[in-house]
Amino acid sequence: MEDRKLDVLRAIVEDFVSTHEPVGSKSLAERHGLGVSPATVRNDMASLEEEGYLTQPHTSAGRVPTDKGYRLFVDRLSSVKPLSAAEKRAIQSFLQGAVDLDDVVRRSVRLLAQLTRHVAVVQYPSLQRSRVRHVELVHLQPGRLLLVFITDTGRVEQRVVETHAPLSDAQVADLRTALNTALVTAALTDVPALVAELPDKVDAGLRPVLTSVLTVALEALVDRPEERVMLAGTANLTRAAALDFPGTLRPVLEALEEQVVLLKLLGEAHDSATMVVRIGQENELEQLRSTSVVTIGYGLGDTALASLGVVGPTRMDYPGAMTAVRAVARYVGQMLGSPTS
Amino acid sequence: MEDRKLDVLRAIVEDFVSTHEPVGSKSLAERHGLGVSPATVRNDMASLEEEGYLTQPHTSAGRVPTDKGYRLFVDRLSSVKPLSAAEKRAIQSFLQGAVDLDDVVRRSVRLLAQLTRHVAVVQYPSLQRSRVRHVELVHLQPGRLLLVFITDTGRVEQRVVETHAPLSDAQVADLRTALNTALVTAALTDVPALVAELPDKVDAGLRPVLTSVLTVALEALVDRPEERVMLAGTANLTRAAALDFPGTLRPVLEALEEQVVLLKLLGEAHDSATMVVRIGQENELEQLRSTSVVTIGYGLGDTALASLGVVGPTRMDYPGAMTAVRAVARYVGQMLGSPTS
DNA sequence: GACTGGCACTCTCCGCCACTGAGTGCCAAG
DNA sequence: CTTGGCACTCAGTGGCGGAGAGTGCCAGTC
Repeated sequence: MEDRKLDVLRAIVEDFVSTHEPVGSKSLAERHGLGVSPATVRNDMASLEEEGYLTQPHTSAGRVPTDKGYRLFVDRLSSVKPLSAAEKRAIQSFLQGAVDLDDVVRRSVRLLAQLTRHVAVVQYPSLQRSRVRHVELVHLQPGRLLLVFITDTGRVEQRVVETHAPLSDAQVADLRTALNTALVTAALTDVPALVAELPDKVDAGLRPVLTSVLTVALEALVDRPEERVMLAGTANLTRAAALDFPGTLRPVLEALEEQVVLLKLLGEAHDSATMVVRIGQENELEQLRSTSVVTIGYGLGDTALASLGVVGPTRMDYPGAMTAVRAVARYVGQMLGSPTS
Repeated sequence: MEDRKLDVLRAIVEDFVSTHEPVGSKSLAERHGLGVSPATVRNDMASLEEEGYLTQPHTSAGRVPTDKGYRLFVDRLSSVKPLSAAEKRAIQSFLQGAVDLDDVVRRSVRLLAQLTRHVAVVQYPSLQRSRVRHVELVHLQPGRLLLVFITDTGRVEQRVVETHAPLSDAQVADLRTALNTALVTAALTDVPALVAELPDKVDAGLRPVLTSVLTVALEALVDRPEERVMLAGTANLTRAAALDFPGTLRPVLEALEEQVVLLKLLGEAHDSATMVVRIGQENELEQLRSTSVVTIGYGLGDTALASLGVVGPTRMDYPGAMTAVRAVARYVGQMLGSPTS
């Protein structure tokens, strides 16, 4: 495709993103130093429209990029927008004071929402790749134990376990020792295998209890590990809601309230190097077809523990959003690496 | 005030709540068996308007209740709306499967949002009234400990502590023992006092470390204990947003994203018997002046551990919302009492 | 004295119309 | 291939008039 046509597309995307109004040939030729007349621009526009990169809301209006237009823009036309020094400082100081994992996630999601002025989504780091640091068993009441897993990413998982038969404190202590001996430093992915061998190694009297404990433990750690997602900045959706979201933003809000939906959004296997941008119709979820989603993995080094990203109108500042998402992912990854969390 | 005038007010509130349209004298006289003519109703309406219970959006429209009108309705005119058996079952089964405290809160808030079709807000149970069940100290790295508090309400608080000097495992064990001996079964409100005495009781070598640990512990448990609030059902705000919220629902969404605001909303000392209803202008927060807030405390017996409630348009079904809020509070209280959580 | 029917009045809402202006498509000339 | 010119299209705006809902008031009735 000729260079000038691409320039025109880029100019239209940029103008439309900043003004929220269909952009016409005249103002376009003026504002961007294209060096050609409006008529020429019109020809290019007509051609771009024919190829599906632009549409007109109505015959006598300017042009608006289509999803396909944004896609081309993102893939070939947008230049990376570096963060300002001030932004970098802001990110760092914002994340610095986090006291625990929860706090890291909470701060990240708010930060990302503020930076991009969109809805931010941050998934809790997966337990899958982390290791068991310590297992604690607390005797709550006769017949009821609290099982607490502490992992090296600073995450703590807890579950109540019913043991049917009451246990003595000594038995609980034995159990605790057995669990710790077997599981500490093990990768969580190996836990099921290790657990299978455990019953043979303990006192016969403890075996039924152990089984209950292990069932719960497995469920807590393996079956539903990364189910949690934190959200912030929904108020940003209302920024230009009438323009960006056809009917209401109702379906979007509803979708964002569903953890399952959010997980699906973030769920595709990311590594922390590649960013995924889903534009409008490219989204699998019907209700999010009027939004664009920018996600990336984050974690330790280049193995991703989880994902984070933003959800906004298709008319979004893609370079800006992408830069912010990438930067936050990098910083969060660092925080997890040197675990203040 | 004469009975009939009150009947008229009640009828107007009920009609307006269900239709969302200003209600006129004719339809009112017809639909509710008031036994008087529209003209009479008009007289009563005019009188109610003069007293500030009603307004007209414009001269030739029906009447709409004012905040003061809703207030009178809530105080004197609304009858308690009992839950259906199906609703009770729904509540119970919805809350039953909760696996930990987090899950209890998450389920409650979603349940409340579904029942009322408003925004639901649930505060995490305060640590103030609970007791220390166990203190765990995990050696993360040399010079870095993870301090985990487990309370009898099932809540787990964790903090990383920098100890400056590295410790041996034995020292950590000593510290753990000392902490547990001193603090287990103590009410959290007593922890500061107990903690003050602690340094005298341990090995001189451990004192500086102990001090760091204790500082962090106090901060975690006392200074910012009930800071967490969970939210659900924001999509419900869009239900009739244009009608209920003058400009946009932007300010409302923004307010609801601020934990601080939510805490203030819930923060007034509730016990689990009295419900607080704030209608429109009665709210202290500017941004929530177009909403009504229904809150109640919940907890063990009649001492409240925290609050929960809903936020909706002033035009809300108050009896319904109040019933739902009260019911959920009761059930959640029960769940905390028999701590599956 | 309280209620009621009747009536004039007030406004919003809706559809209609003409006008304006931004923007387009096309064509013929450079 | 680019450009200026020109006719055309169509959303948006404001004015206007009729319809309808609802009110306030008044005089009459029980």
